[in-house]
Amino acid sequence: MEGGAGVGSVASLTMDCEDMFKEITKKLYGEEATVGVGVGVGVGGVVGVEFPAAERDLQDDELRPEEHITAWGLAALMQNGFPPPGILQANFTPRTDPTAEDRWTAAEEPLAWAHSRVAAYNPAQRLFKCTDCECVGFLARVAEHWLGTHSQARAFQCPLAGCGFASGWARAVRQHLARDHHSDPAAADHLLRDNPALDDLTRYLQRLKTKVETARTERRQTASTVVASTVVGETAAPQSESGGEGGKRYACAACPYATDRRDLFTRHENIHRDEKPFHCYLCQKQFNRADHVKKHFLRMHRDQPYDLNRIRRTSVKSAANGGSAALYCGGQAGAGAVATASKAADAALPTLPPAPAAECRAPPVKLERTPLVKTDTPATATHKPSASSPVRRKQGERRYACCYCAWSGVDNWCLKRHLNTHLKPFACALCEYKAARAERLATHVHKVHNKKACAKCPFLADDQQQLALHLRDAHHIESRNLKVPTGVNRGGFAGGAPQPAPGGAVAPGAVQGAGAQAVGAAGASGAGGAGAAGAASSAAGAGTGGAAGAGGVRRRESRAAGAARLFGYLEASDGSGDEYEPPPLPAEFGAAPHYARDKENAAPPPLHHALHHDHCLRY
DNA sequence: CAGCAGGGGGCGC
DNA sequence: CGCCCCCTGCTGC
Repeated sequence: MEGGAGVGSVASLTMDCEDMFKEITKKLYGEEATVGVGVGVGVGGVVGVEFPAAERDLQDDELRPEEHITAWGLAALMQNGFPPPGILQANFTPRTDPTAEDRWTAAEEPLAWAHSRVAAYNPAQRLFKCTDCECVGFLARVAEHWLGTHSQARAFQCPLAGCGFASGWARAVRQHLARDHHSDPAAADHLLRDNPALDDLTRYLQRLKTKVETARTERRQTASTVVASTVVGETAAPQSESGGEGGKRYACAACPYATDRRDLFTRHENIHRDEKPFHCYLCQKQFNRADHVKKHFLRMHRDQPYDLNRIRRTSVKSAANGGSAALYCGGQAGAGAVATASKAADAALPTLPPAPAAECRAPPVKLERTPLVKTDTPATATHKPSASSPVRRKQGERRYACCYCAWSGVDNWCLKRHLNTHLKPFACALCEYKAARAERLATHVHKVHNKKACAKCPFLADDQQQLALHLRDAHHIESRNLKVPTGVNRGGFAGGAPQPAPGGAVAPGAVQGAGAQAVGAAGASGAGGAGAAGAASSAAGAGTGGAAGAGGVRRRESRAAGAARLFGYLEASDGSGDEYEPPPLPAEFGAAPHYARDKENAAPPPLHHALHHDHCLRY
């Protein structure tokens, strides 16, 4: 297929990719970071690295997909400038913990085949620092960085037989696959990901991390009688109680994510994998979560029956694209043996769980699931068409309709966002400006008033640095974990002075996220009274009142309240009747304190008590 | 401004 | 595990 010309072009493109990534590395990590790149590049791209056999067989690590700049990103970087070297992550500010040992510790023994200690670990910052160029980042990133930049190994090889292409960067091989073989890079992701060198490197760093964290924990335990024995899932990256994010049981080794729930952790890990086990069986778009397939399906193919049993990717690939599927599954099977062999090591090693074998799972034969008719929103549920009808969507049927205008959207979130265009809940605290979207208000505040507002409190900073300092000091939020505040103002507050909420008209949209919980904690059960949404929202509101103390319950109830309100709202706005009186128009909100959030979608969080105007809460 | 996708979390089975 | 909701970012108009 490829022929000699294809192979011949491989050599030239090999260097193209190498040069490209060297240039990227140079720009991103500094000149010194390129030392070693290309050195030892074997003729024909042979990887001349040997790994300990015992570790070579361990395939249990999963790595964060390469997040280094792509070739196309390089062009953008060339045009737009490069971040300062030494930082692997954009907008990255190392987290510091004055109460912890903020120092870098390297392994006692170098990684045998690399003849290097690769990186040092800082338990206070939970970051690794490359020993060769002092770049800082998370484990997976530093591992990939070191392997691609400082290692003499070209660890990633083209999986296609007869092709000698190899690179220190997995992405280069992917690019090579696409360019030279016109192959789907994703089909070989597992081969690139299950890389012995990278696995070994990752485990080496993971061991260092575990060792340092353990020592640190022990020191703390010695100093304190508080025992921080953490039960860590056998496949989760172990995090000491002190080292985890907020003491979560499961902490991702590739990013700051941490959770107490194993299922969430497992699901989270999938985002660090390249494969997407699910797909839409109509348009073949791939997803890493089944519920995302469903959401996509209900948005894009509402007139078709949704069948959960058909979203497994292989089920279609094997039938419609035998070659690709063969490569995909074949490789998976090959790796599967190794993965199986490494099962025993999973419990002992602080590693991520093996990739799910869903890709090769045989598709279910029977399609027992009734075609989803729930695609209709509550608004349309009353005239739900027959499930047997292939096209259930009536002409002119509205799903999420606005009561102020003829607009209708595909989901309730679109409706909520659209309603902001009527309500303009984001008001400037310093002038009369109001906006439907937070980022517009942020722009306004920044450009007109030259201020940046804290997303957590009424504080208005003069600049980003002051804001960052405020966030760190007042909210203990390091900028690393902080999405760059859009500078939205805490409407109703100026210069940090809270304004009382004008009677009745309270901050619009104050039920989401932590805000909702705060409301519940404050015992603000008055979230009901949603006009015509009446009964439903009253019930929800009543529930809120008894939710004190349980954040999850509060959130659920506030959400239920919102759903109830939404239900009533939509039902009335479906065009089927006029029984629902739309909430008052924004004039009422003019004098209300407004709370802006980071994005236009988000309803402002509550800063105060009562939430009487129910439609304001959400819409 | 709206559509869409990706990710986190709650909850029920 | 599936479903749902919430939230956010990206993108096109």
